[in-house]
Amino acid sequence: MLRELDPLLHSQLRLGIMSLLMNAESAEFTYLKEKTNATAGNVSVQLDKLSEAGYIIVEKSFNGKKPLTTCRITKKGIKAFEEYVNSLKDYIKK
Amino acid sequence: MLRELDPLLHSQLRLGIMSLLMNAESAEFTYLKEKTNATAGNVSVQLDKLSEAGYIIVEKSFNGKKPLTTCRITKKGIKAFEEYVNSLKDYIKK
DNA sequence: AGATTTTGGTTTATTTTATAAACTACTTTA
DNA sequence: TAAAGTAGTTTATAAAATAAACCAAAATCT
Repeated sequence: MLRELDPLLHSQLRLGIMSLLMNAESAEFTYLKEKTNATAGNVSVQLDKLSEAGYIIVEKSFNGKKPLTTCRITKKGIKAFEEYVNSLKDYIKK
Repeated sequence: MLRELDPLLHSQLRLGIMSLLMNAESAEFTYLKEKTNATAGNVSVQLDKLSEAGYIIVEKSFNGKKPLTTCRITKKGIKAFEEYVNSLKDYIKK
């Protein structure tokens, strides 16, 4: 029987964001937006969801007077990501 | 930059169905329903979508007087699945 | 035999999600 | 100083997934 896929991670954009954060200490809003090729609104919404779930930490500060949003994956987020990937392997193995 | 994930395949249930069909000559409706642990309605709808996309062939016949729905993956479906898995690898690699 | 449940689905309705569009606030440039 | 750009947020809309209701026939129960 096929395992459940964490619905929070099984979304192209959220998975992309998590994937980027798995491979970086931290990442800025604009970096995530560019790498995922998504709109700002979509990134904003998905960051909120990941943050609410405790998968990432979002820090809002200022670079001079420009807003600067920095994101970081949490332990919980890493664990969820790894579990997701494990479950997914059932689906994509030949 | 992260690649697009075929939205038709990036759905837990449709991916599950395609995964099962990748590993079997053919599969019956009830088998797919059981293995994916989904409701009949949901399976029915998703089979239609995969079929419309030409990813699978759905054959409706009778076993005596009971309806019997048999599914099979197509060449196009196999190709789409393989491309999906390839794109996905960008997301899940460390 | 007649009522009830089960099987194998489909169709329709509802909820959830993803995404886009519109907007805010401030800054830089012409 | 007006226009355009940056860095986002909020709200609206479109698309999906899912569940609920339904149908027809067969099997089971009393």
